[in-house]
Amino acid sequence: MTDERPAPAAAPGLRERKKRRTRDALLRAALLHFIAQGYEHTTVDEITDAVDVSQRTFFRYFANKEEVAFAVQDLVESHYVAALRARPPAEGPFEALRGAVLGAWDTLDEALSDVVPVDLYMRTYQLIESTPALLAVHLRRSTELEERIARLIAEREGLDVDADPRPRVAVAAFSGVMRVTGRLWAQDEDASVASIRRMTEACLDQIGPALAADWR
Amino acid sequence: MTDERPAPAAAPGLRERKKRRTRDALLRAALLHFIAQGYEHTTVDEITDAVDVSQRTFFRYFANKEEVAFAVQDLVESHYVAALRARPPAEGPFEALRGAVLGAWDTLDEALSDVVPVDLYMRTYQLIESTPALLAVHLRRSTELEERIARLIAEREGLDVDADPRPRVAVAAFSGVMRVTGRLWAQDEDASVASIRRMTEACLDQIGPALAADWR
DNA sequence: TGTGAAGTGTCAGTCGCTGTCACTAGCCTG
DNA sequence: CAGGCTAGTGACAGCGACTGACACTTCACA
Repeated sequence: MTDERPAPAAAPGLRERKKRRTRDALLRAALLHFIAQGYEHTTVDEITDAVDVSQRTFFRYFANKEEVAFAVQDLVESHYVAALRARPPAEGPFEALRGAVLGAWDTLDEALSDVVPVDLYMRTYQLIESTPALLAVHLRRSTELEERIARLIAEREGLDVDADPRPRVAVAAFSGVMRVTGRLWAQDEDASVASIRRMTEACLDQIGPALAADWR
Repeated sequence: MTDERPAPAAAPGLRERKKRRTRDALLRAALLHFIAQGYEHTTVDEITDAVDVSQRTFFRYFANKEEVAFAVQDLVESHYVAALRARPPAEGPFEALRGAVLGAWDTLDEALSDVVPVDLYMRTYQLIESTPALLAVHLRRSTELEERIARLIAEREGLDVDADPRPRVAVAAFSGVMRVTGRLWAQDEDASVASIRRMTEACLDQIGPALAADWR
């Protein structure tokens, strides 16, 4: 219990390095297979054969087949939350949310490149959007992220999330629009970060007009 | 090919009646088992044993185990869409969406009672909200419903959904708030229709204030 | 250097789900 | 109303995701 971490990120030891290598290999092999032949048409055995480990080992690293598809998404989400945390406290909620999303797209490359090339992530994201089983999980995960963000926003504004519904409602409305963005982007041919950044901006600009009582 | 329907909803024949009875029995048995012992802890074999049919038969009526949990939800969604269709064209988009949701809760009883008691549906809804696997599917289904509704709203306003993003954005924001409502309701002890109606109204009333640039 | 534990492979088994095939029972026509 | 047609079903075999148990290897640390 005492002396938890002698050297925070120093030499992790052979065991740790080996583990990390196995996990990375499984992750990469899985994503490549998913993208090449589809999520449903990839068996766990195919992935483990490519890495030459047993199926059992796969399930020791990932709770289930879906989880491996979201491993990178996890990083992207943390990156976004960090960006939101870094927004100046003076900004209003929507201003902060918007700034964080756009800023996160701009800096995604640096945040990701040492794990997986950004391009691979973008194709994984498209895969998620276009695979029903993955999309379902993605949406559920998104609601969990929304809750985290709602708490963050509440904190920024000095409010109690459970007493005041505005943080959750605002984040829900904002995230709903973000989902539409993701969907439209996935349908588009242009799978670049620049493209999704552009669409994010366009959709967010519509939120004001869309909420007007009368559109005519 | 000619003479499609002699009597629109008259005597459906023994075969049809038998089919319907089997389906209903499977549905009811499944929901009761799910509620009593949880979705994951109910095997398909348990359901089919209770109805005394083979497992194969279950999968002829329902594409998968999840689908049976959403059979009633299907009815509720149609009911909601119908309510939206019935709103006077003069109403603005948000007015119509809001009126349809609240109206649908008020008339849910009549729309459902001849298939399943409303109470059973409410408990099923709670089950969905509290079972990760079901919640994921529910959210994906919700996006499909959102698309239908966005098209409906666009039609009402005489717009092209693919040219003007406002319908999708408005529906996304609205639905995001509805999801928060559902989640809060599921956490509450009071599982009544009255309760969810009340929370719906409360959350929707917050959408205006929540979207203000500054909350202080 | 030896001992404990972490990481892995193997194997057997459960559960969701599918294809196939034979059989039975409603239906429809002559 | 007999006889064929076909929709609905059961039985069975098989695949793929996932889990528990146990034995074996290999690193870590005293």
